[in-house]
Amino acid sequence: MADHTESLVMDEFMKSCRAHGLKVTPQRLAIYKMLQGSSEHPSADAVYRRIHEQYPSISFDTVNRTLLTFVDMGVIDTVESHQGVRRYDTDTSTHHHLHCVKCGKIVDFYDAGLNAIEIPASVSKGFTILGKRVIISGICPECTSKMQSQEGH
Amino acid sequence: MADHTESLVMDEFMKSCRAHGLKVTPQRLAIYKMLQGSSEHPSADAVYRRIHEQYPSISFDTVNRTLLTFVDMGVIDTVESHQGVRRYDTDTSTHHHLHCVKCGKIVDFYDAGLNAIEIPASVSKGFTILGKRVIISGICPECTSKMQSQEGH
DNA sequence: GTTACTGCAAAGGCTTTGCAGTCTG
DNA sequence: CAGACTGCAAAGCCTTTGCAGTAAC
Repeated sequence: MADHTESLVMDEFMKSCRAHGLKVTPQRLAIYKMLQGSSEHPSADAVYRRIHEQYPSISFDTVNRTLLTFVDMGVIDTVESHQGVRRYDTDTSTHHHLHCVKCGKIVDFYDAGLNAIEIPASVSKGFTILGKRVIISGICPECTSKMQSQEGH
Repeated sequence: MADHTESLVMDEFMKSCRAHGLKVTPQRLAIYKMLQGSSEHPSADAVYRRIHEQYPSISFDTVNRTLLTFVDMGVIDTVESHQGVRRYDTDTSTHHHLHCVKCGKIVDFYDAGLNAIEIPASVSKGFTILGKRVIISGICPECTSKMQSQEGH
């Protein structure tokens, strides 16, 4: 059944490519497949390194350009951040982020209440809203405990 | 009175420098003063170009490093974005952002209700929360009307 | 057979690092 | 005066662009 579900997902992806006038290539299939189920928010380089293990002939450029293409297609998003390399979000549904200011880790979280946030009409006037997200910045548990263990400075 | 208020602000800034063990230099004063009242979210280059007009001997590097120093001091923040050059936010109080995905413009907005957002304890567990922000992405009025005027494609 | 995609290479843009001279406290 | 800051230059990353060969349709 896992295989069945997986092939359905890939079928959908191939349809989406054709709908956008894009060709279905082995590289695109491999990258898309790899992104399924990756919940960390990888950079182009991270995707490249992982996919390169099982597909050594693929180039970084193809991975990089494919990710940008996927963003255009709407199958992934770019993550907002306080700078650094571009990172991608494989979950295009509405959700929220915790940003660790120490290690840069980004954790997804889901909350129906936050999804329902209302923007005051006065601020959204004339602005076409496409998405809403709550960003919590702070220090993740790992970094917090690291800091406590070096507390005496 | 404007002068009085202004010098108070500068006094506070100089105190803050000393509190952080930093020296008060003409460059830092000039940059800080320029940032007061700039509500667009400028890049290092934008700050440099503006300040260079009235302070031609200042270098880009100094501006760039000073802005990073100010972030460490906590007098400004970096803006979260979906890539591009680093931009700064001169307002360190809690507020929210509208991001135009077309032109990259970022508009501040204030809403007490949104400031009071509650994060589910299950997600914030172990995470030290430093700040919360709602990011609305969409298309600003200017870009919306541009798109409508070229509607016929 | 066309048209688009891949891989390689180079260029570009922003940020970071190193250092000598200069200035603040 | 000592330590820090500035300005200049170079190095580093990541991202973008250009092109010839190759693959999808």
